[in-house]
Amino acid sequence: MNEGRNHKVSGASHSRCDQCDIRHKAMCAAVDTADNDRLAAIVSHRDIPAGQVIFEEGDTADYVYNISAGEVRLYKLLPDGRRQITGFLREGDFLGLVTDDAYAYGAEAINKVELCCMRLSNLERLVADIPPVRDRLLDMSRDELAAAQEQMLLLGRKTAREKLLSFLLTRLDHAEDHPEEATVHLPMSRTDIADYLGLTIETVSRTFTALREEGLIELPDAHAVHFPDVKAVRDAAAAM
Amino acid sequence: MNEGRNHKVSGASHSRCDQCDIRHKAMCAAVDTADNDRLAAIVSHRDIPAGQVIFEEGDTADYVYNISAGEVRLYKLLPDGRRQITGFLREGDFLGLVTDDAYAYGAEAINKVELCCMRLSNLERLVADIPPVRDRLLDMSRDELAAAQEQMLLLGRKTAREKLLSFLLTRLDHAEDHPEEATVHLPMSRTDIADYLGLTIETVSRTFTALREEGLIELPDAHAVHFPDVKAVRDAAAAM
DNA sequence: GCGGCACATTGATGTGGCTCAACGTCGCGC
DNA sequence: GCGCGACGTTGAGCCACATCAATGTGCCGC
Repeated sequence: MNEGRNHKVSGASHSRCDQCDIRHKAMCAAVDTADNDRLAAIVSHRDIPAGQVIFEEGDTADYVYNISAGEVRLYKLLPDGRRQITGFLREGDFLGLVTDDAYAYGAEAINKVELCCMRLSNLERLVADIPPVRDRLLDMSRDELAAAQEQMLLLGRKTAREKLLSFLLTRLDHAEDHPEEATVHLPMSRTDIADYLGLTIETVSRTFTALREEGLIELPDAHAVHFPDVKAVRDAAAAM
Repeated sequence: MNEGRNHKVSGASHSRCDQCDIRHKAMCAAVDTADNDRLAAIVSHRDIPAGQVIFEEGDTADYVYNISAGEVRLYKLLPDGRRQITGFLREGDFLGLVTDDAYAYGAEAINKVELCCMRLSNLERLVADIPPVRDRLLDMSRDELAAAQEQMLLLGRKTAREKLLSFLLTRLDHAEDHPEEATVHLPMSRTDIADYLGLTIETVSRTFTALREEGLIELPDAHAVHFPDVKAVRDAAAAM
């Protein structure tokens, strides 16, 4: 794990934004070094233990966040408890889509998460004063929108096998340079994967087994997937 | 149909943006009246006949558009032809999500469409010079993202019946003030609806029939749905 | 008015993924 | 090291929706 340097707890201000490990990935990259102090003055930090709720859909949105470490699941619920995970976030990602002063989705920590927090009102002022931040946010939401559309295609039109392969390959792309073989780490549970792909845990499990029996993947443990031949997997997933 | 005033064909510049019917709904609302001439100088217009492709996914994105009349379907395709419609657009909506200089989806006219066109490079300059435009675009993409997440919930976790009811109610909300009863117009085909909801045309048709037999809706023709009792429909769809 | 075509509906049958249930497996507290 | 609970896998049967096929229905050109 890539250890961050900002471990101060909630309320701690004036952190060293200029030393932030994930600065270049986050919204903050758009803040000029000259404005760094200003940024540092309005951010605080929060540590969230694994499994804990960060906020729920519909909560009044006072704060927005950047993730400095760990992974987060975003989800929407139906009244009867059915859940759709709309995305997984990782370090550098922006957290806190707001419509009508409320969060548009719930968010939970998958593993131990460190957040960089900012009052929404402060962000709005920052955005107003530093135009590149707005550009950066616009770019990020453009990418997110493209990903959302891709996910709609997956949910509406792909088979279980295609869904799982697409998911694994997306994870692979996000991860490393891909040589002949590669391993991806899946911090989330089978239930999370199922709720992300619009399947049940049983189907996810069975599909993992089927892919293993085909020799496309290896499963050292429930949270790791090894690809002995990345190209073969991409070919198998060609119809995606 | 709300007749627009800008009927000039492609290439016509210096249109009267200040007289545009849908100005207040579109991105252009963020352009001050003082800058109207500047806006008018960079837009042109295009008429698209019903059914025609506006652009395809992956096309190099030179232009972006505002829809001044008509309705548009956005879609993504799998290599074998399976299609997912990711959204329907109407007058006032912004058209042309771009990633890596290419359109992120295909777009086709459902009925006769009038577009207000702008070179991407001109939009970028406009955005740079007129900050409120950026805000407006950010707001619009925030809303679109929230809608996309809602659609993921629908695609991944709702039944056919719930999908169709959600779809109809969303259409109703977009349309008018809703008194006791109401009618929504569906310009798109059953195939379009199916590809939007992740179903087949047969299932869409059967579900329409089932709702009609329950007395929740009436179907004067294939492109209109009447709700004799809006509240009853909302109650029936409560589990959404 | 009538043939032809696109689109929608309806029916019969098939099946992918869900449901229900049992059984592993791992990690943790005591 | 042992019991327990959370999580994952596997199996058997079922069902919501897909597929395949036939039959309306409305519209347009002639």
